Amino acid sequence: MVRPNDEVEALLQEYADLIAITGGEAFKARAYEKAARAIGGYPADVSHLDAAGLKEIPGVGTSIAEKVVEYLRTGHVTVVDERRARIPAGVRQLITIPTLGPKKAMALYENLHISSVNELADAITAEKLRDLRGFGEKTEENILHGIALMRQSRGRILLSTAMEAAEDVVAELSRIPGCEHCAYAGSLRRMKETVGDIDVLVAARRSAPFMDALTELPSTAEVIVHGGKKTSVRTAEGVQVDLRVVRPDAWGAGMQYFTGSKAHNIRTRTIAVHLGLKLSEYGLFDADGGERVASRSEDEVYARLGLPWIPPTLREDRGEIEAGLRGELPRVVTERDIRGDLHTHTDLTDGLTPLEEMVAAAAGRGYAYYAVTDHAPNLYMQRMTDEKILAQRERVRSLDGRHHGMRLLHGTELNIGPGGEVDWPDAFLQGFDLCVAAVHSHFNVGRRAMTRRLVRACENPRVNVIGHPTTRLLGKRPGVDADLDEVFAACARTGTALEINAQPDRLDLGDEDILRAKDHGARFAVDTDAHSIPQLAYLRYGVGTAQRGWLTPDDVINTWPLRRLRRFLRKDRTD
DNA sequence: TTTCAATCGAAAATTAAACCTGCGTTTAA
Repeated sequence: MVRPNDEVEALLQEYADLIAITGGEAFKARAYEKAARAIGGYPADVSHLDAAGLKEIPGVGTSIAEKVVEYLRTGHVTVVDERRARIPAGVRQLITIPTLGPKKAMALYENLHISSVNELADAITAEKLRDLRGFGEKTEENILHGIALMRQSRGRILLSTAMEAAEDVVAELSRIPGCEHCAYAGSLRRMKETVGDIDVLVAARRSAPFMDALTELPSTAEVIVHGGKKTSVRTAEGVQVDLRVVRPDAWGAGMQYFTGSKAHNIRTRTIAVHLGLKLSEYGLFDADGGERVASRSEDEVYARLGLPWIPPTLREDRGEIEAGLRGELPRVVTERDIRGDLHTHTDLTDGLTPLEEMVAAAAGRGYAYYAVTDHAPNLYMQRMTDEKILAQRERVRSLDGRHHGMRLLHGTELNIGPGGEVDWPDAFLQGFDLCVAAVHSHFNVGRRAMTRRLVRACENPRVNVIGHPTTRLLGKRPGVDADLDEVFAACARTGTALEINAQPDRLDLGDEDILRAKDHGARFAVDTDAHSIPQLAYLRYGVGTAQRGWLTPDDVINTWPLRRLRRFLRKDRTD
């Protein structure tokens, strides 16, 4: 479901960008940015609020509340439209390129009339940029690098974006009479970190009502194809949705086929051939007589192939077929197995929500324990002090166990400095129940230095979790260059967990690295790094990624009972 | 533009690295 809050957040962020590009009103831009974030992270639905209710949200005053009301009522905000008319959308696109901010984007537009990423790439090739004041060779290089990364991920969208759009479509289509099943399939069901397009499958006798309904959904911006077998549309956010309607008795075969992956399906089809069968999206058939032997459910199809049902997150032909044939498929970790979140923030640093509210929301999710891990002083922008974190500890202790017995852990997110050092001296760190440590800057220290840096952090007896280990940002920044095998081995050796950060633009570690780390015997923590209440629900993306890495509950420390977790957090120390 | 404290107006999130240019601007965490 695309939350109205997210829509408003996007609108205010766009306005903030436009103000920043036009220049001269830095505080105004910052105010809109802050309000955008606050609304995105606000737990209640803003579309149910009036101006007075909106002003309750911190960072939202008279002026912004008015604009939000205008947007919710009319779908437009006059002043935003005015700015849009002055600055082409392509110029705003430019500032999504890393190292290219609002000032440079405006300079490019004013001096060279560049208003799209493609035009920018051409201008660099034509060596037009270097004559511009403030631009040089290195800037050109950085911009080109940013554009290349962008193009690599072009057309692919974040898992969370796809999931929200897909759940919307599935909910709408499920309501139509005659719908026996409706679900999304494809790489989305396999929980890949990015998704090309969304495949939705319906089981029904007649296809037309569903095909028509898809083209008429409010979220549909453009109809690409519209037929009886397949309909494709594009949503306002540019996501392509493909819909197929299958006969109810072919539901299982359809889901199996459209879930993929291609490599997995090649294997299942080969197995079918060896058994004298033929597998297609319509069912599993006898190769000779042509009669259908299985198709109603995935379970039935897999069973007839001599396989157990295989979780979609494993269907990548990475050994799941062999494991299934041997009866040794892993019992992958699920959201229900997670007993607590070990990396979260509050408004003491860059979170949006006060401690008490985050804790109450966590308890509402049924957690047995929950860690609060605000930033430490070395991330200067957060202005953390010893006094502040100790005062927070008192508040955490007083809330401990107050929500149906949920236990609270007081932690912190340390910054791993260029040489692997962290914020506080050992004596001070001793006071925390757990420490997450992560790299936040100095990404280009070189492979050897980066490896040493991460290994040193693991060797710190107070560091329990390496947060977002590669620090990648999907489509924006590659992971750091380090010998990850060495880091994973150090994690296993020292009893330091690797985080699977569930923020949709991170999903860090990613599936392939998880598989390698597991081989080294490392443990993992699936955490949300939540900065607001809605972000606590990102957990599902972290769990999906963990499944893609074949992790079982035993591999994931925050599925463990608190006693076992505490033992792990001691890292064999005796104090 | 918001917030806070005062009733109109001032202050607001810091630091460092990178880059371009020759000391200052831009970006990003």
